[in-house]
Amino acid sequence: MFTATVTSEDYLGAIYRLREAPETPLPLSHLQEHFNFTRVSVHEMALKLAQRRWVIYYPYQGVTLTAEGERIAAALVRRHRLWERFLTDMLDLPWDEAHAIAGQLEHAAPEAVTEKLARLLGEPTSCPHGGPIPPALPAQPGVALSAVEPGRTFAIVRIFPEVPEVLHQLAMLGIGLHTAVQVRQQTPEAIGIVLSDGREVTLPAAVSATIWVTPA
Amino acid sequence: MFTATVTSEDYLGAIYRLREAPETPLPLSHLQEHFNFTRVSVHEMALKLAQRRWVIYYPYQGVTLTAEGERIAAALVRRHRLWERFLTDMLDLPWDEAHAIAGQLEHAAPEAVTEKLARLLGEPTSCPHGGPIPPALPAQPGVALSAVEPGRTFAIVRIFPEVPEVLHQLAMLGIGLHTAVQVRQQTPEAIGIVLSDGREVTLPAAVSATIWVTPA
DNA sequence: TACAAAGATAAGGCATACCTTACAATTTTT
DNA sequence: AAAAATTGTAAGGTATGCCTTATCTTTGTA
Repeated sequence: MFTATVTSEDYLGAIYRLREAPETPLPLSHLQEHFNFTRVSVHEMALKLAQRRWVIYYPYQGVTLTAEGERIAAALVRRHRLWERFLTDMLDLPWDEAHAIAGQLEHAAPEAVTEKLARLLGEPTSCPHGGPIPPALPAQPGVALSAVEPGRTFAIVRIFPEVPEVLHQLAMLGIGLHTAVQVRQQTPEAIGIVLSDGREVTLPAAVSATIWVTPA
Repeated sequence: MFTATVTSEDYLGAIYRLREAPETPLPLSHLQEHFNFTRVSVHEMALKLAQRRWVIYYPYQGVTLTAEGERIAAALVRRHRLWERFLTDMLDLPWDEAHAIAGQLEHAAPEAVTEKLARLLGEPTSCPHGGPIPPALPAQPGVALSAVEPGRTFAIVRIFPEVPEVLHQLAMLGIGLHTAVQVRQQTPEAIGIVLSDGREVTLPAAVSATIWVTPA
């Protein structure tokens, strides 16, 4: 598991805000325009984010967030909008300034502090510009299978989000809750795992990102 | 003029806190221990800070803050301690956590925001650990001569701090308030300037750091 | 004064995250 | 289908700020 750098978080947050719908890939050109970076830089970063399993990169189409990327992005946006409220409501800063400064504070304060802030502010549900504040996510009961290092053995504790085809596919393979899996190898597109009965299975990255595990 | 990076600010803040007295050079070994960096890294950074005129580096002795370095450091410590108060008083965080998080927030929020925070908190004068909160400095009426780029012409608006020998030396040279000066060249030890009457004068860095100017 | 400890400096490396230039592949438009 | 526009990729560069290894200089003390 990796920890998102400030830059990575900014990218994930931007993808979260700029996308039309969670499933629609966000073209890299939008990110380029948003950050005012070059095409090449954005592309480089997209590859890195994909490598870390925070996004799925569809060449010539764009990027979508994985479950893990979604989690990071939603938490970031929540922190951002809560700080905005603090800045406007308690420090009387104007909208625009609040936005810029919240962009810094969102990285500086850990989740726990921001939750205390939320309580202080009265658990607001929208930011000063009307943007919804994502709810505090219950901690995931594990990490995404797509995010673990090869080698160790894990137990499946959840499938999320619950995509019908994925659930069906997993059922066909005899993979479910409590199944023990060991990661063999990872590529940007797929993951190779070994089940407890010795079978070797290859799953698409999109599937492995919905499988949540804990160390066995 | 340069803007201090987060890292530079951290160094200046550490020098401010760790030194015994403003005039006593702080040995680099203290910084090394504080940050847990290698001797070489700290030395590198000391040279950089000296190059930016935020510190004066006395080899084999240590570093002292210049007037400009002092300003940056005091402002940083003020921000740090105000955020600490916010975290303990309004968010009910324990001491130690507050300290660590304030270390992040102090870089994230601009001066203006922190001043509004000070008002919200009731202008406290000490941090949760009893450390004094430096007062908000009145904005210097200019920039240190040691900090300007060579080429342009400036007018002297203040000599600060007022070191008797320096004042005397400047008087002998006919340099005082409103004198127009143009920077010719800078080295880490000295600065070469041209006066309005055409005279070329070389001043030690320690002197040029006490001469405050505005663009003419 | 000689020697050990502390400090300075030179040279080369690494990771992050940006950049430019140049060329190749794909998609969209005409 | 061909041309134009968009997107991908390769190669090399920059700055920051940390690292190791190795050598040299200064300081302080026996």
